[in-house]
Amino acid sequence: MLKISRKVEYALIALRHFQNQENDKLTSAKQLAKTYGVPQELLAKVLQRLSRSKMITSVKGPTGGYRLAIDPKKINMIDFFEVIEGPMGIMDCYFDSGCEKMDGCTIRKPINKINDSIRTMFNNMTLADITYQ
Amino acid sequence: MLKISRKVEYALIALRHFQNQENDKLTSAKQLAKTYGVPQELLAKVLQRLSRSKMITSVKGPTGGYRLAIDPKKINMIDFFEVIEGPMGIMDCYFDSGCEKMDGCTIRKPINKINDSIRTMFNNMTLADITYQ
DNA sequence: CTATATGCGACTAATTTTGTCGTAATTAAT
DNA sequence: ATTAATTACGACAAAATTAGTCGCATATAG
Repeated sequence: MLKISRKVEYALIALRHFQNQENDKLTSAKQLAKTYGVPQELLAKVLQRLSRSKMITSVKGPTGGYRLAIDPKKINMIDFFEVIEGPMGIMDCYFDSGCEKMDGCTIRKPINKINDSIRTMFNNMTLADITYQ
Repeated sequence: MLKISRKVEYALIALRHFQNQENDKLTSAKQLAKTYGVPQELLAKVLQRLSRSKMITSVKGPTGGYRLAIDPKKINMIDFFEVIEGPMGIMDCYFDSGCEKMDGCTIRKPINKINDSIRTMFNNMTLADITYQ
């Protein structure tokens, strides 16, 4: 519960790497995987998602690779998580039937408070807050 | 990722129920499961954990059951989560070998920042903040 | 033309979460 | 005393999610 997935970790590794490169220097998925000892295929998928969402830029062909597309200060953590994992905090309320027995659902509000708390926190946080220093 | 588990949900359901009861009124796991349409065995386990940690009181035998033991204002959300799920935010750093190649691990700090943010937030929050209203 | 990239979907494996079962101990009621 | 209902707890099974792999298409530098 409430733990970071490997995909997010791989994304953070890659992004920190790009931050420490010259702006236009490209790094391939293969290089990254080798350097940091992570599974290349999975890392590649994460990079592709980051690329599709314009957080990083991709260049195809040999000598191709990825580089940062925008300043991490402008990347919201919620957006970052959702690019990598899809919408978060979705609560499928499977008590709907039960809820009708009671007068009003007793659990939806508490759950939403927890989810909202997490969302609000990460919404006020950029990737730069996490990855710099 | 970052989502609430069913165990936590079942615990919240039970605790809200106890809050709306007279202080000394007991409710059995069976009653709770039936009322709210949740699996009895799993709910029972959650109640047992809450009981072991003295958040609720248990009475054995027929006519037995559970009731609130302490004021939800005094229950910290981190403690609550950890009673139900065990220690959270544990990051098994499986990059140890790779980290030696680089000068210093690039990923541990960011991960810890995320974990710490979550912990700090829930540390400043009581069960009452979540379940009342 | 070839080798090396990215892009993407389908598939498999591993792990975690969720749920079930069996059995013991406790105790109120008869 | 016996019975029935409860909590307590560990082992197991099923389901869901996450992690990782594979194959193939497309792009492009040399």
